[in-house]
Amino acid sequence: MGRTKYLASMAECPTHRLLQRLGGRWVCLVLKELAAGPLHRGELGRVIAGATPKMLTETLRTLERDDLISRTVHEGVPPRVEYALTPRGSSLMPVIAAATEWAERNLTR
Amino acid sequence: MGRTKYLASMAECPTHRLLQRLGGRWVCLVLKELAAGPLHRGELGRVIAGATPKMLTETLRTLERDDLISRTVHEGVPPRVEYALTPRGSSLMPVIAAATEWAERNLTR
DNA sequence: CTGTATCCAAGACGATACTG
DNA sequence: CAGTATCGTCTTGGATACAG
Repeated sequence: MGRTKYLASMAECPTHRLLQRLGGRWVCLVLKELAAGPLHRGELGRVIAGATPKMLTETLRTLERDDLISRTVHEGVPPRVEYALTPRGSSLMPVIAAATEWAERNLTR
Repeated sequence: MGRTKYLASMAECPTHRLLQRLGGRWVCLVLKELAAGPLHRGELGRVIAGATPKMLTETLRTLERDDLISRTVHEGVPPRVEYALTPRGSSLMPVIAAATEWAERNLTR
């Protein structure tokens, strides 16, 4: 892997864009939960206690825009919305798993 | 991989701490440069154009604290400081490489 | 050359209340 | 149940000037 010769701006560094996204406060928690199976929003809110409605929505919307999760509305009373990993989202999980393994071995604190 | 049963706070999620760190504006750029071999600060500053002295120092100090890079002072005039990946830093590179590969394949924009 | 010190702007994140 | 709307705070990152 040769040395970069000139400015590698943020726009030219997909890696940074990805890591920046994944570094979001609730992102990896949401992805890990959905990796275990689809969940309704309420369930997500309970499992990921601490995330305010606003942050949860924000996180979910971003992940949806990035095509990492899908959002399915089930009409009725009460309304229900189901979130699930997309194929693309699933393909990202091994990367996160690698990060997790390294982190648990090397990040004492 | 079973579903988490209760609050997974930030403190309990090493993965998030790692991703948060790596998501820093200049972190992955610095690591990638050093992965190609040790560099003096001035060289780093040139290669990673755009990073102000303050940000460069901040990034390097953080990486040093995390034992991902080493800092070696060579006395003399002018003074020279060499930065290099530590073994721990090297061990992280495959994880970053995996992220890079995924990002380049899936992150169109 | 290798940093430090200020100051400042923008964004991330959170608390709280409210709507269909 | 599934969000939206406000508002405030804290953190990140950048511009600039200066020091050993």
